[in-house]
Amino acid sequence: MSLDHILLGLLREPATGYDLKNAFRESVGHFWSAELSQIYPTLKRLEQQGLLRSRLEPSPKGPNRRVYTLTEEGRAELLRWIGDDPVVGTERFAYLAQIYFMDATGDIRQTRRFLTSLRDHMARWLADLRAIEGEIVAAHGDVPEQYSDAGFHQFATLRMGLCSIESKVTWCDETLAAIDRRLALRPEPVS
Amino acid sequence: MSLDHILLGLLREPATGYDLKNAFRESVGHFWSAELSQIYPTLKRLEQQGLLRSRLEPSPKGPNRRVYTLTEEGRAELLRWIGDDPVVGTERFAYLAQIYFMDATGDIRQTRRFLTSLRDHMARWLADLRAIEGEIVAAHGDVPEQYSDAGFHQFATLRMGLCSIESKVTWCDETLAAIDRRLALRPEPVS
DNA sequence: TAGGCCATGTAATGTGTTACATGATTAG
DNA sequence: CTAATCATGTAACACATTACATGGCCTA
Repeated sequence: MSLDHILLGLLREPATGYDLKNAFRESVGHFWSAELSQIYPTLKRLEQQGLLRSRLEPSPKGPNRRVYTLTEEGRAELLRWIGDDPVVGTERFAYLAQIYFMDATGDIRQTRRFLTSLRDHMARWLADLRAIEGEIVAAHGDVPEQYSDAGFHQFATLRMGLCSIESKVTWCDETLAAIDRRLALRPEPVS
Repeated sequence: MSLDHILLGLLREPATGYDLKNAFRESVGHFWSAELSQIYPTLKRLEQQGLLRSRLEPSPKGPNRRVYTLTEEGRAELLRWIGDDPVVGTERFAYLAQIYFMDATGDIRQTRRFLTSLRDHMARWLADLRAIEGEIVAAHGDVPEQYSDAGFHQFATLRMGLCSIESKVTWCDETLAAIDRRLALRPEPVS
C-alpha cells in the first residue's frame, strides 16, 4: 500500500495525477516511481475511500485537469503510516542473480565486462544524485541539521541513496580488481 | 522474468519445488525470494516451454516428489540471460518514503525512534551476512580469487550485500548523529 | 498428542508495466 | 510541420503475496 501513502504525502498542495507523476522525479524518484496508468486509478480509489477530494478545472492546454486535495482523513492516514514501523520489503536485484550464476559460462571475462557495465550504470546514477545534493547544499548550506524540517528529512533520504549507490560502485571496483588478480593467477585463453 | 532464470540457475542438480524454496535461503536469499505458491506454477510453465523436464518419485515422507531437471534448452536460455546486460530494476524503499514525509509530524524524535529501529533491523541483517561470510572464509580461506568459479561468483554477490547493508547502517548512524545535533540546536519539548 | 517438517497445489487479491486510445497547445 | 508537453484514462498482462486445502511422517 506504499504508493497510496506516497501519493497522500506528495499532496501537500493540490495536484493532478499528471503533476504527481512529475513530482516523483524531483522528490522520491530515487527510491520510488510509478506510471500514470497506475496513478490515475489509485487516486480515484483514494477519493472513493474519502482520503482525497477532487474537482475539475479547465486547463489552458489539453483536457480538463482533475485536481486532488488531501482530506483530513487522508492526512490522518498518512500520519498513521509514517508512525508505523519501518516498512522493509524484500529487496530484489536481478543483476546479482546474473552474477551468481555467471560461473556457468566458464568465462570470467564475461563477468568482467558485465561488472564494467554495471559500474558504469551505478556511477552515472551516483553522479545524478551528487548533482542534486550539490544544488541543495548551494541553496541551503552544508549543515543539514539547520535545514527546515522538510529539508532535513528530504536531505536525509537523498544521503541514503548516495551512500547506498556509492557502496555499490566501490564494490564493483573491488570485484573488478579481484577478477584481475584471478586472471593473473590463472590466465584464461582470450576468446 | 527473473524468477524463471533463477530457478533454471538453481537447478544445477535435479530438485523439487520444495527443495528450490529451501535452496533460496542458502544461496540467493539475500537478494531474491519467492513463495512456493509462485514456484510451483512457474516450474510447470517452464516444463511446458521445454526448459525443464520432470518425473514423479516416491518420497519416504509425504506425497510423491516431482523432481525437475534442466534440459539443454533450459541451460541455453540460462546462458542467454546471464549474457544480457545487467537487469537493473527500479529500487523501491518504502521506509525512505516514510522518512521523507516524516516532517509532517513536526516531531523529530519520532524520526529518531524510527531510525533507531531501522538501524537495528539492518544491523541484524548485516550480522547474518557476516556470519555466512565467516563460514565461507573458514571453509575456503580469505583469498576469494583462489576460489572455484562458482565460489568466486557466490562470494562476490555476498560481498555486494555486505557493502550495501553496511552503508545503510553507517547512514543510520550518521543521520542519528545529525538529529542529535539538531535537537541540541533547537530543543523540542519532550512529548 | 501437538507441532513441525515434508510435499503438493489452487484461488483470490494486490501491485506494477506495457500497450492502446484521444486530442489540444506550444516551441523549434 | 513536427515533436514535445499537457492531460486523461482503459485493457491486458506480468509478477508477487496471502489464504486455503490436504495429508503423512517424525519428534518432543
